[in-house]
Parts: sequence; C-alpha cells; structure tokens
Amino acid sequence: MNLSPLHQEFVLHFGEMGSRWGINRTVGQIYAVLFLYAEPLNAEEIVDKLGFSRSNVSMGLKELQAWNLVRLKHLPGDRRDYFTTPDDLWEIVRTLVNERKKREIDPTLTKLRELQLQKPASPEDEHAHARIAELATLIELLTGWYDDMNTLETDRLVQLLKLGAAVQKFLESAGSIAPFIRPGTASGAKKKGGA
Amino acid sequence: MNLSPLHQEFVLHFGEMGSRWGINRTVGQIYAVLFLYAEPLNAEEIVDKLGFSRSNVSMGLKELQAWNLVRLKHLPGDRRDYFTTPDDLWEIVRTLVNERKKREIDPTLTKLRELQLQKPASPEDEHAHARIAELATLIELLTGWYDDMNTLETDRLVQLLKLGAAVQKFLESAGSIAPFIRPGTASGAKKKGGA
DNA sequence: TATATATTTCAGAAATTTCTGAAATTTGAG
DNA sequence: CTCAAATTTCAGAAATTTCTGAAATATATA
Repeated sequence: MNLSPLHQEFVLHFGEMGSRWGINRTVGQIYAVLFLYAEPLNAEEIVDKLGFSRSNVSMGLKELQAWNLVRLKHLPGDRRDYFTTPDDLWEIVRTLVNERKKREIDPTLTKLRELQLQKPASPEDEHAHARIAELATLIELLTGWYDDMNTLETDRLVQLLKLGAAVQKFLESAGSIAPFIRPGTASGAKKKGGA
Repeated sequence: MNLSPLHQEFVLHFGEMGSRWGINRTVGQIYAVLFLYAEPLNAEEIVDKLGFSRSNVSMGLKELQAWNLVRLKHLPGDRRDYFTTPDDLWEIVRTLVNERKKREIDPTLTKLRELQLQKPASPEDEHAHARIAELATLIELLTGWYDDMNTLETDRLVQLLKLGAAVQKFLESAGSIAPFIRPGTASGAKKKGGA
C-alpha cells in the first residue's frame, strides 16, 4: 500500500467497515482513498495506492458509480476517467441513505404489502399477518418521516438535529398542532383522502 | 422448508435482506421465523421448520442472542430453551439500531479521533485531516441526535415522526429557541464547558 | 452420583464471494 | 478509418464464509 500512515489507517478501517455493510472491503478502500484526496484520481493511481489489480479497481469504481457515491471528472487533454467524492459530506450521507433505502427498505415494503394480500390459511397465518401489518406500518412511518426530512435544506436539517429531543417541548403543547396532522402519515402531506 | 407459503415467503425475503446486512442468511431466517410465530420456539422446532442442521441453528441463536434480538424463555417442566422476539416492534428497532451503532459507528468515531491526533506529514495529510475532522463532526451530530431521541418514550417518538418536517415550522421562529441551544451539540445536554 | 436430554464446539466440507490476468471492447485523436 | 490508450468483461484461482456431523460439554432430575 502506497499511502501515508494516516491515509493507510483510515483506508484500512473503512475497508473493514465497508465489509460489514453490503459494500465489500476493496470497494470500501477505494472509496476511502477518493474521500481523503482533494484531487480526483484515475484508476491507475488507485491501483498504485492500494495495490490491487487494475480489473478489480475497475469493478470497484463501477460499483461506486452504481451507488452514486463518486463523481466522474475529466482533465483537459487527458482521456482517462478521474474520480472524486462530493466535497459536501451531507451530500454523501444523503446519497448513502437514499441508496440503501432504495435497495433494502423499499423492496421489503413491497414484499410486505404483497404478503398482506395473501389469504391466511391457519391461525398461525393470522398471527403472521398481524405481525407483518405492524411491521409495514412501522416502516412506512419511518420512511415517510425520512422522505420528509430529506426535503429539508441541509442548514435546516442541521438545526433540527442540534435541537435534538428539545423539539419535544413543542409536543407538550401539542394539542395546538396535532389536529393539523393527519393520523398515520408523516406530516400529513402525501396520502390520498381527506381527514 | 416446513412452513406455510406465507411464512416461507417472508422468511426467504428476510434471509436475503439479512445477508445484505452483517447478519447472514441463516440467522436472518431464524429471526424471521421467531418474529412471525406467537409462541416461543425451541431449537428443534426451528430445525424442523427451516431444515438446517442442529448445530447451525445453535450458532444462529447464539448470534441473535449476542445481538440482543431474541428473548430466552422456559416452559415449566421442559428444560429446552425457547426463543421469541419482543412483541413490541419498537423495542426491536431500538435494539437493532443500538447494536449497529455500537458495532459500526462507535468504533469508527474512536478511530477518527485517534487519527486526528496524528501529526500530518504532508499537504495531503493536512487535507485528509480536514476531511476526517469534518466526518467526525458530522457523525457526532448524528449520534448525539440519535442518543437524544432514544431517551424519548415510544409514544413521543411516534408523535415526532408523524410530525415530520412540520417541526420545521418552529424553526422559522427559531430566534426564540436557538439561543438556548448550545452550538455544535445535540440539545445542549451532554458536552463539557459552558456557552 | 448416574443418566438421559439438551446444547455447544470445532475441524473439515461445501458454498459463496472476491480477485486476477488475459482477452475483448470502447473511445478519442490523428 | 486506424491506431493506441483506456476500460471492461469474464473464466477460473484464491480467499472467505457458512454449514455440517461427530464428539464434547453442560444440566436437570431421579
């Protein structure tokens, strides 16, 4: 590995962590390198820094592109592809969460809804149905909330995060706001019928 | 697989999803079965339903216990171990998030802080340091917020989630609350020095 | 304590995932 | 269009992870 000790330690840690998620170690390390460097890097440079095969780097970069986690750049008079990560970390976080939601949560919700249409064939199926319905409701609440937060500008989002549980104060006088919220949906902004 | 079509489809989906997380397919399936059944199950029953080896089930249950995701029960006059998942789905979600935070986020934060102590040895290291510092700050903000939300009772939490981005309304008149919030921390409740 | 039952451990087998080098394809400049 | 550089593909090798059966260990109760 052709990296300073600082870079190397970060890259190795990131590789380990990446492999706990869907992303594999190699891909995690490639991302880590791109994340740390100010300048865009081309595939050959990544090969040099990390020491894996050119084809492996190519596949890793493809995967990162599929995740929308890297930006492709071109330098004038150089036809190689150069890669960076966004400067804005919030953009990275949003992309990461959006992609994971798209790949993991949304298909699960689809599946749960599909299962809810099946006719229960036994008391055990009845119970399973109830469990599945509860789970679907919970996931809908969470993703609805998330979609909602995702519309906020970063500054607003950060303000809210800093506020933390203190927002709860407002709920103590919640009688004044609850009536405006449609029950069962986040912010009452996107489901069909009226109250 | 000795399961009704409804159970089986859920279990298979959960297994796939589990394998996208750190948890492997087998463990995901064992959890799914326990999740669906009202009654606690013993290892032999799980073997029967899922068709893998007794030892594999034993290891899977161990793993689920390490994650705090199952409860161990005993029936009177029967010395086998019986397992269930909590009835309350929110308890499950909280456990899951807490454990993932403990295993993935906390060690990363520790590592980042450790790296911040290293002396930069080049301009590239300087930039990496800045990047790492930014990342640490962002993670601290998120985990601080999460710890804060985690102290809320479920009812309150659900209220807030339903409110969604509507809480933002309160920030528009934020001049009146911002002064009470210590900058850079969530809810101003846990860092050292004064304002 | 002896015994039968339940659980865990663990070495190797099986399955899956990752990685590589070689060949194929794409692409832009001349 | 041709050529050279860059990238991608892909079959098999290497590494890792998961799974099993057999043996070892633990535990309740008689």
